[in-house]
Amino acid sequence: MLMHKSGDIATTKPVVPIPSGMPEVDALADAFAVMGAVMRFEHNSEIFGEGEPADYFYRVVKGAVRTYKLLNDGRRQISAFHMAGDIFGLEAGAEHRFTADAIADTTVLVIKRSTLMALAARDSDIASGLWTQATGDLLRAQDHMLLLGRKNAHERVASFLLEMAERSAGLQSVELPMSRQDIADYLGLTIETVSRTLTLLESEAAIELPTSRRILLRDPAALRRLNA
Amino acid sequence: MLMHKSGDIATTKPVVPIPSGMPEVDALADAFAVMGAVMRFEHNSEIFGEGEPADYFYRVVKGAVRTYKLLNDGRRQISAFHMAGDIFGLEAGAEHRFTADAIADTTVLVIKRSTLMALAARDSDIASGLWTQATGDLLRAQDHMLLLGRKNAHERVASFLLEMAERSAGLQSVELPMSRQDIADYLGLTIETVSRTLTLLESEAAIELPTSRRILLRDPAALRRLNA
DNA sequence: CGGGATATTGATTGATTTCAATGTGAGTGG
DNA sequence: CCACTCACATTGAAATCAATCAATATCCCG
Repeated sequence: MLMHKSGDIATTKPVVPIPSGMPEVDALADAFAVMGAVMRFEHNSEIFGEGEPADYFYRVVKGAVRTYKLLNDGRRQISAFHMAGDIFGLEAGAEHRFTADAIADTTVLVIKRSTLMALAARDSDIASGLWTQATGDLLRAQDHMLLLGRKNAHERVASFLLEMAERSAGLQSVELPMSRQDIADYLGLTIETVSRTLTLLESEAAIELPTSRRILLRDPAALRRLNA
Repeated sequence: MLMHKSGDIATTKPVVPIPSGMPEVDALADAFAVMGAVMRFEHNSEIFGEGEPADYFYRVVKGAVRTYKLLNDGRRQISAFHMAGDIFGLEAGAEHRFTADAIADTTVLVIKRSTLMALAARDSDIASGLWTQATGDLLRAQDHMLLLGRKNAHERVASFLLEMAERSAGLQSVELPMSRQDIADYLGLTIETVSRTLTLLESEAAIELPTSRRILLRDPAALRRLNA
């Protein structure tokens, strides 16, 4: 069932060195490194779709992934962006509850759900890694609910920029892997509002926009103040 | 309970056939029943606060609980309502990431986090129960993000009513345990908008409001259509 | 019956969306 | 190298949905 649109490539599993040196031992990451198959997805291609069997778990090696849900009329809510090192695709049920696709050309490690679950039953480090992952996802989802339910556009964009800055480890300059439409669908706004708000933040000297994908945080404290 | 479709995933142990139509064995619920301490909280009292040590897990026996986050200026986002049978307070980290309080006079079972984690390390049914709980919470959080990010007031209220109806098992009549303010803070709206929208739904003959806490779903299909 | 909290309804404002151009930048082919 | 294109982003003007401000109305409980 590894029939994906554009992926489905190198499936003999060479052990790929894990990028992003994690400080602590991560049994889950190890499992991916040892047992995972490498797959590549090109920009905008679907990794899995809502409703498909959730037979695999994924770990981003390179690139970026968005996971989202759609309403029947096409409105989209991106629930998370997944960058290098992130795990996604975990499900309780048999089916994926959201769609995942590659924002940029992306490499992922894939591991069979059944394999990982079997491992978890024997290895409590794996089980606890899964637990940490799931509750961490939940934590982020709860923060995001607060943003979507209660923050205004200004605050949403500020929160987003700070989140991206933290995740790229460099607090000075951020290279965004996603389009304005993706940002809008993550923040529950329109592209126009995102664009206007970025311009506003620039006029407030909080940020600078050398290009549309690169953002310099000139005054992170100002952004943090907006973070409420 | 890792519910899979027919010939799905091979789990480590043989799957015990479950009597049809009967509730399945819930190791987590059992653990609470056997090892949990009973605690009572009266209407509007706090069960735990954001930032406090997360040393206990909870299961609602009677009553209802809201879990939420606050912004510094008091804006509140309720992330979930927990009714009889529901488990809440699970955390990956050492501290609670949200506040929980009793919506009505409420009885809960409390179990020490360390106790449950130790149990989980030995009993894979417990571990899998925790897993199911966490991913189930995540699933609901994702659906709620879609609601908060992309649905209009009409759709939010309709979704809410359907959710409550499902959870009270009776699709005809729903007794709401929470106030309009709670509903508003769950749906990311104001009390006025919730109130107006309910009135509107009544005028559309989709629902009836005998009292402010009791709602009759006259035309669930109409609500489902709004659910997008 | 009175009083306080909760809910509904009304009038108005305002933030964000929608509709509509215009601008920009990367890639292509002449 | 430049003109062209196409996708993406920004900016402007108008419309709209929900919030806010402001009265009532209703319920619950003494």
